[in-house]
Amino acid sequence: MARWEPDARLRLVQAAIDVYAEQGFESSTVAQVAERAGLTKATFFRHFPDKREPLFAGQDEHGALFTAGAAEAPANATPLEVVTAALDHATATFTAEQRAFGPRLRAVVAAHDELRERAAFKRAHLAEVLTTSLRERGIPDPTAAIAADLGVEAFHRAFARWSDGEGPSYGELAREELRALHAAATSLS
Amino acid sequence: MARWEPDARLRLVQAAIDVYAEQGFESSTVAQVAERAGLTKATFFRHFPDKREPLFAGQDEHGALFTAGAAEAPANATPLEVVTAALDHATATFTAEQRAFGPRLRAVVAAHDELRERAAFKRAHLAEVLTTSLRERGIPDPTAAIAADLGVEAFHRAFARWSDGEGPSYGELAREELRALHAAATSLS
DNA sequence: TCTGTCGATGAGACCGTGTCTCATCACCGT
DNA sequence: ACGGTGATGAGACACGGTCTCATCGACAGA
Repeated sequence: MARWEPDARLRLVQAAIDVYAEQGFESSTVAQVAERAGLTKATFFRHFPDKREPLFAGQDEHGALFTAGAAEAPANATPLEVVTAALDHATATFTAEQRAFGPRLRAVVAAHDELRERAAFKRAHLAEVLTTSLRERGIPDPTAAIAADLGVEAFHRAFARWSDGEGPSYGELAREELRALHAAATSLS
Repeated sequence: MARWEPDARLRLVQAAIDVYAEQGFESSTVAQVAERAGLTKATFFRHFPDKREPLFAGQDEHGALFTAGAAEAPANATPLEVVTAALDHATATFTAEQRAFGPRLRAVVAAHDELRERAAFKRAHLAEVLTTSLRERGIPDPTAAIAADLGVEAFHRAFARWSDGEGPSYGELAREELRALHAAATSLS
């Protein structure tokens, strides 16, 4: 039993998406978001470090999921197989709720540079984490970085397709995107 | 003859690097940077849109250089050859002054998440621009994106080596990095 | 030399972000 | 009933960033 209305954090996320979508990110204030969630500005900042972060809530876990998935790959796996394992593990955790929020979220983020900047940072962080996983398996430097880049690119392309309603599971789409990206990378010259 | 001390913008850039390096980015105020440049806060914001931007001044031109360089490649060039042309064109414009500022700049940026976020955004923008150049030459979607990613990655790796004092020209280093990245990309499975 | 224009700067008010401290409130175990 | 605990509210605060208005210094033209 909660002492106050439960799920304050989730309410803030939904309020942020709604308010930013309705008024635009820059024209919205944190106080407005908090009020829509039935809270105050101070409480907003207890749950999120800044005005943008509610739109990226949960995204920090993806790094840990990638790492865990990569660790499950057999010791003699190729870089691409390790990345596939990481994608499989991460995509398996996505829920129908996340799928439903996807398009609105991507629309809001795409409309404001400040939010695209945060998205680019999250993406770079994910690539860094995956690169580290690959390096720790003995995969040398430029190879690890490229393999990680392909993996993250596939992750995002697959999420876009999946949340836009394409049939296959997120995991299947990610594997498919990764294969396509790898094929493209081998035909550049 | 200037009516005031000339090169206000350049003085602000140097002041920003100095102050952020000495006190840390978050502990510094825009007023301090402006004062060190002999100016005021209001003038700072006439030259730069926000506190971070002076550290990335000039970086916006790289996109245009990439585009111009890509346009110089012959019509039947492979994706990798187009990227090489873009790198050649962009790297040729770098000066000894930029080389000298490189390490200090990278150290300051690497030390603060807010600045790394901006760097990630600039990088993503560069990749987007290069991807567009490749697409307009008829290179299909996933291939263009991958080729652009390799090019931007090579661009940054080469800059790090070049500004750290490695012998070859920036252009040579970039070509070398691009070759290495392409080789790595073809040996992932 | 005087005068008016023009662009860069300074001064300062203003709102919102993000931080901090303190008070309040509801539940929980004793 | 009582104190402990943790989430919240209230409000002050520094700084980022925007805006308006005044100032200044060079230049052109009379």
